[in-house]
Amino acid sequence: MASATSFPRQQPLLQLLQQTDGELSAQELHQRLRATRHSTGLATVYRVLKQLQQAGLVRCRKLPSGEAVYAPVDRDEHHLTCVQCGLIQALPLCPISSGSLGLGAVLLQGFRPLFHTFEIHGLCSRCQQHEIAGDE
Amino acid sequence: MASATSFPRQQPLLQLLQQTDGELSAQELHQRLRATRHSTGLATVYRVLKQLQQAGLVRCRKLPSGEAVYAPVDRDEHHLTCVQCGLIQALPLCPISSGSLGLGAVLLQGFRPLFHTFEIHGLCSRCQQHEIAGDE
DNA sequence: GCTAGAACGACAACCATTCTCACTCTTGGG
DNA sequence: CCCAAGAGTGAGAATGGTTGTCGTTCTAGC
Repeated sequence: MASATSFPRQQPLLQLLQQTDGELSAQELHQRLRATRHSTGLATVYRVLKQLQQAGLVRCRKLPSGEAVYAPVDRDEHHLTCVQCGLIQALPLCPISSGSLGLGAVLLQGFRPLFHTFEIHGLCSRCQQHEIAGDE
Repeated sequence: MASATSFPRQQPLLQLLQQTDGELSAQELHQRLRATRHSTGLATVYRVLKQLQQAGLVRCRKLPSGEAVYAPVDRDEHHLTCVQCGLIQALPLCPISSGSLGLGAVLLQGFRPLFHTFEIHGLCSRCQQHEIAGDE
């Protein structure tokens, strides 16, 4: 079966994610791996990322730009995103770890949760200024 | 300034979203508008969606497939998504409306929040079965 | 060694989204 | 009423991240 050794590409990629602050896109991972002795084709990077995600080791979210960024699942970080300029700020707050959410088995309907995303979209202070200056 | 009448395309599009259960992609909105007397170019659909989003009238999230889907902001629904087959189920639970989240001004750092997304990714019951059958 | 099957990489294909640019519509003067 | 300026629009091209294809390489079992 698909034991750990069957996918020798998983380890280097996972380590790279763990060693890196913040999130990395598949393209960035591909670039960085080229610089090491674990150089890997882009298609394989995507394949391995999907495996790691389904194994519950890596989480993923889509930026407004459309690219997906990845991080280890244990990295419980969420974000504020400006819908105008795309600015991203960390949101030191998690609805799950705060514990106050009644996430019973009933609500999960048989789902086995692997990771979650929580994002607040709005206008950053700079874009609010521009809005006022522009009109309104 | 950008008063309501300056953007005559906003109303039909917004109404269409409000009349529709669930979320619509830009492409779907474009298709459906063609069938009405408010036919609109695809580029304009995207332009208007961005306007409505920045005006705080419409929210948006990215599906794993990469396409963005839109809904009225007041539609406070969240989702379970299967990372394997892409199945989406409603998650009748919201970390914001549950109120238990300490979302103070400090955390928002000047952001004016417009909408939020909360998603749980995991394996649906069907894909868990397959996983067991396949190996492991 | 030899074969079957999985994994891999280079490259093509895909497709949602964004960009371009010529055209139209509205608005305010003259 | 006509004209000019600016904003809005749409068709189609361009973009770019992601996925598919397919021949090659690697691994496991014999």
